[in-house]
Amino acid sequence: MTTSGSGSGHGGGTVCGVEEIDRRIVTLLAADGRMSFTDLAKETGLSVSAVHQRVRRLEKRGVLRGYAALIDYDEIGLPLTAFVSIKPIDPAAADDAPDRLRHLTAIESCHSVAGDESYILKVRVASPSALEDLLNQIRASANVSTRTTVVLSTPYDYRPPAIAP
Amino acid sequence: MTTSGSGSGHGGGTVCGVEEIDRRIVTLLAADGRMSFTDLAKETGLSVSAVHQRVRRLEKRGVLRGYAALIDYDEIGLPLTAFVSIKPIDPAAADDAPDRLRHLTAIESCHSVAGDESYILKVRVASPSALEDLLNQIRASANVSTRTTVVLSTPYDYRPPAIAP
DNA sequence: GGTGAAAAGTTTCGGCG
DNA sequence: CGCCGAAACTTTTCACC
Repeated sequence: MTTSGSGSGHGGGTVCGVEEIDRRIVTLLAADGRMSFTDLAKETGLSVSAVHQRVRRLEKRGVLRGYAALIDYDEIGLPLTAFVSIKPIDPAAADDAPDRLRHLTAIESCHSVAGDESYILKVRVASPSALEDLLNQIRASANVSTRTTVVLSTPYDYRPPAIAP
Repeated sequence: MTTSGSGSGHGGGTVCGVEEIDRRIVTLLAADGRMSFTDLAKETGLSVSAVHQRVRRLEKRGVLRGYAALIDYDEIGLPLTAFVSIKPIDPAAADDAPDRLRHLTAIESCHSVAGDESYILKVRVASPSALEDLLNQIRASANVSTRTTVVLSTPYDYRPPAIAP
């Protein structure tokens, strides 16, 4: 029983890559990556197994790319965050900078951007001198110049996308 | 039996805010936010209940701030990412910009930064015209000027911190 | 998509080092 | 004080409708 009575078969407006109810699952998990399948089922009006099946499919399709704990970097000895914009020294250089920098684990993210510079990196380090070391490694590894913007504080971060209606 | 034989009572080098084994738990969860307590126990050599106890303590202390699913924004209809640097129009303005912008759910993060501008925002929108709308809302809500850098592609993002040894 | 039972997971508890 | 091991409970998986 359970009075779910949703019944709707397969319909739903697939306004973008993902169907309505899938979008809801994705946004719920974005807000709480450990939400149980039971709660997900309650929120969506589907059965637990139906939700489970959808989550697996979303993971397989790459819509759900993984799960992460959000951590306080101060507490794990990496209290200094910075954005590092990079520009190739040789403008003709093949742009494999991301691959050449991947080994530097202090780099949390790498975005290719429009504008004066080629990439924006977000980095996490222990101290100003660790940042200096890192910048030298970045310049040496990718033959680039760097421009660094130090983060003073982070009012908010990793906010999930707005919940689907 | 299980040959664990750790035995060490309370020792361990607390090189920063968090103890050695706690750091390991945190970095493991940062890399896989849904890792089970059973697996965490295997990786750390602790029992399941000991790990559970530590995770709860880390959550309470705020070292583990939450959990999130990593999602493909293209697939949920938000394919356009940008960095928006903002600067107050009135340099004497009280800096409550983060609070004044919090209601804009397209803003994923807000960092206070050193340098020419005051804050760097990361935003996710559906289209260039949605970006235009958002920028107008940002300017109106916080009385700031904006400088926008559009993200073309993201070679990598949300990489976890290097695993503790 | 749904169901129900088996397998695996999590949480709590009393006792040990 | 923190860790262990086992019981009680919940979640997740699997075969079938």
